[in-house]
Amino acid sequence: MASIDDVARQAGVSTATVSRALSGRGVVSPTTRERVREAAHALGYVVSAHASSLASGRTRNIGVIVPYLDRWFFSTVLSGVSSAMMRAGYDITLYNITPDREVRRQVFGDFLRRQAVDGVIAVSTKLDEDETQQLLDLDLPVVAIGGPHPRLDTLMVDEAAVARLAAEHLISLGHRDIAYIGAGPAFDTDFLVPTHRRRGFESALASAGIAFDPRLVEPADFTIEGGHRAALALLDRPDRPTALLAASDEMAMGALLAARDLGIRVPEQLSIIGIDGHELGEFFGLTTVDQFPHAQGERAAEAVLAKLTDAAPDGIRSSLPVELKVRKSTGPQI
Amino acid sequence: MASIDDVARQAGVSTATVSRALSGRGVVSPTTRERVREAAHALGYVVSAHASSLASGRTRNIGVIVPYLDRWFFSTVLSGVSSAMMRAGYDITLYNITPDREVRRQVFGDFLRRQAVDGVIAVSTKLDEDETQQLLDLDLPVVAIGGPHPRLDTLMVDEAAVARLAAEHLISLGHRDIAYIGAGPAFDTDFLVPTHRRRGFESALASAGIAFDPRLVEPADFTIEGGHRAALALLDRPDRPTALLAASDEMAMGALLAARDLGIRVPEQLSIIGIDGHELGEFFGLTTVDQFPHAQGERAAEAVLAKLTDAAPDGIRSSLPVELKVRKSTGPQI
DNA sequence: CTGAAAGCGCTTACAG
DNA sequence: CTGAAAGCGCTTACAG
Repeated sequence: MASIDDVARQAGVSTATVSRALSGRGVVSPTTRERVREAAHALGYVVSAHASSLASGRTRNIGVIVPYLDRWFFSTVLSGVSSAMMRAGYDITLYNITPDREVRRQVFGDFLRRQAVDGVIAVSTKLDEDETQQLLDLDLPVVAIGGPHPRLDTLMVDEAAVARLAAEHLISLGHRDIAYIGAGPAFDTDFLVPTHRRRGFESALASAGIAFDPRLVEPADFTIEGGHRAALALLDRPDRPTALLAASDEMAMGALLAARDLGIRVPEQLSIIGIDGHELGEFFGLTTVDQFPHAQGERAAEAVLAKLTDAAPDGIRSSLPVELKVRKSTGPQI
Repeated sequence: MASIDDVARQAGVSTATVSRALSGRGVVSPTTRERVREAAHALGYVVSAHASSLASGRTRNIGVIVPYLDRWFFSTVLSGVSSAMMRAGYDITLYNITPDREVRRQVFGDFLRRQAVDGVIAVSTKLDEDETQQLLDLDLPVVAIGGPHPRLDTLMVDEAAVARLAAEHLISLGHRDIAYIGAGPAFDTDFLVPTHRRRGFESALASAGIAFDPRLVEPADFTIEGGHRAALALLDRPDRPTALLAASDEMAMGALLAARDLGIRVPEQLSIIGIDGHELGEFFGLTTVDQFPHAQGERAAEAVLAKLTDAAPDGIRSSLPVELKVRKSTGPQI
């Protein structure tokens, strides 16, 4: 493969000038720049990533830490990160961490410290003190999606507000017996998302003067299957509620299917609302509070990039936009 | 951050010895190795990826080309690639290509040529002549998942055989009026998967002496939604078929939901079988031919790694294992 | 606006 | 088994 020396020779300039002409850093006369470009093109020259990184300290590579690759929310966020990074000419290096301590030690203690990335995006990953410190010690721009994360710049949705919004929609339709499908404590590892959503639900009830009934709460595991099972438990009884809020769209879809199985008509006999903005929501006619995960990924990408170039201010703690999308799974309490 | 010089000084050896002791390449006495390890640990030394790559030509990084990040099949394969690579201490760099010519040019002409990766895995990506050539010109181990791909080592399932297996299951249950949900030509970009599956279906019919009825074929788009729509078209008529084969599990699930909507009991009045091994198949009780996408990813990872270390033989063209999983969506024709 | 040269932090023949 | 030294292919102050 052609090296910078070949290009320099061909263009009749020094390697320094080639570097400046091609990278856009530093000044080069327009005609020289053109000559270098032509030479580079003719030789099929592409800069060597390592050599450039070693000399400049920049890698054009962002590390993305994700706890799951094959779950809808995470792969959608990742897709958003990827398209934004691609546009900016950055590569993405994937770090799929697991609860396994050894894997995490490897990622935080080793992989990330190899200086292979210019910045890091951590997607809905709960980090302990050590891990946070290791991330900070990298001395690289870091942006987290999901939080709160006291020591990191964080892009997050206000989970309690989201659940409150969903609950208020049901309440505004006249519902008072509202069931809730949340999650067991095992899922609280991710920033207490379940807990916050549950709080939002309860606070909406309280504001409306509705007594909270613990028998109307059932935990699940954020899957369609889990939502189905939980919904069966909540709905298969004579005094069943008239509405149901699930802490994720996937669980809400499970609930929708459970209602069908039980012969309960939605929304006439039961209103169901989810949270997330899942791509299948449209198909199922599911009312939801969309949190735009793809856009979350794009925004996170733009945020690290901004910190990289502008030396943008730290202390991002933006609340991401959400939107109530009313479809046909919710209706007035009759 | 500590450099190799710091470690060398601390351990009282040369940088050459540090490099050898830590990398495991070359000979070092056990006691020296231990001393170096201790020094490295004490200083928190981690090798610089660029410097190491530049000097050695190895990057410990594999590029993965995927057309979609947020579709079940692809994210599942990716997850398999990732876990295998992680175990081997390799990073993954993600190249999410799109049909957009500019993006593809960028990836094949630029990103991959920056010498940032030691090998490439292309997941179910149809490549044109130019792209294939560019991949080959990289002079790196390349493994493709899905094919056929005449000029690349390929891991693939025999798509026609898979569809035949599914069709034969239905036929063995006594079905003769079998509908087929396939895909329009737009989806043939990925190695003609739809076409091959369709052929397999037809050949099974032919072997069983069943006349192929074009009115029993409906195209869709590999989504639940598309499968639902196609199934409605096929099933909402008096002379409807007694069985249905969908070219993907997601479309089969859509068909399952369509049957429910139409009040058709599965499997009593209609048998439905899919292809893929989707994680929701269990929940839906969907009979399918599993192609184990997670394992496909792992095998692809192992294959590139093998080519990297063993200088393993080229010319892999393995047929990946598949398995008929009979669940409750199929039953005898009554 | 351009070039000579140092330097980025490793790895690896080569010599001993 | 170990070290001195060249070299990997760039970038970037510095000088002109």
